[in-house]
Amino acid sequence: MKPFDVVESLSALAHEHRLAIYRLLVQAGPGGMSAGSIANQIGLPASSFTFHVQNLHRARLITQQRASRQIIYAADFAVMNALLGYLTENCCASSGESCEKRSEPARPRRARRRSTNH
Amino acid sequence: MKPFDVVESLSALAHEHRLAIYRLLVQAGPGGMSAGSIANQIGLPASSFTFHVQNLHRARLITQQRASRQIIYAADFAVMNALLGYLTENCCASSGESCEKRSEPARPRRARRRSTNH
DNA sequence: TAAACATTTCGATAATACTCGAAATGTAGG
DNA sequence: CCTACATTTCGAGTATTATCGAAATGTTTA
Repeated sequence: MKPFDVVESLSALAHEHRLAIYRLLVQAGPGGMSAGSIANQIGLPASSFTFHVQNLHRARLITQQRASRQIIYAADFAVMNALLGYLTENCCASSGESCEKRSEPARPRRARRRSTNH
Repeated sequence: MKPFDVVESLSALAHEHRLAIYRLLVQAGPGGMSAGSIANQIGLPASSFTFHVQNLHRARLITQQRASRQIIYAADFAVMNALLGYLTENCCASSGESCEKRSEPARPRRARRRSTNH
């Protein structure tokens, strides 16, 4: 299985539409969402949507699964965790001052109002 | 002052050379490094180096400061923290299961042996 | 103020990413 | 098996990003 690649993960998230897709899937939770409803919600033509969603899938940030006629995508937190781990290491490695006051990785929490910065 | 932009930060880090530059500067600590020695260490022609380092600077991940003839770049942890905060929020927002077992943001720690995945 | 040095800007080229309509594929129900 | 539906693949055009030598800018020292 292809190993975790930092640059690929960052790249996948470094796009307006793909970040929007990923955020949507995080909100949606383990049940995921069908391709159509994501594309619809983001407001993206089907083919453009596929282009982006496959990018996320290649980076393994999301999983893909067929359910009869539709294809269900869901966030896979493993790579996001690896990414956060990597960045935390590389952010704090030398000084240690700027990163340790970060709040701990958050308790379960369902309803989040839309945050401004997306 | 330009507000923190997730996509721009991710984009800046989503490149082999730029990630290498950033990692180097994190290692270097608050003192930073001169343009020349970074470019040299990464093995990049001067003009290519400038192209990438300015990308990181535009995203405000690093600071720039002239010291006589040379220009010193240093990692600025503020944006990295904002980025980690944003990703943590967006990773854990719904399920909360996959992210809370992450180790806490790390104690100060000087010498890190080179990690494989860069 | 000329020469050496450190870095950036310019310009031209190559490569990669994005967009999206149209056609193709796969699935379910009548 | 024919039709409708959900999604992907194809193809072609546009836009953005990356690369790097050569020229320009700014800085120090003699």
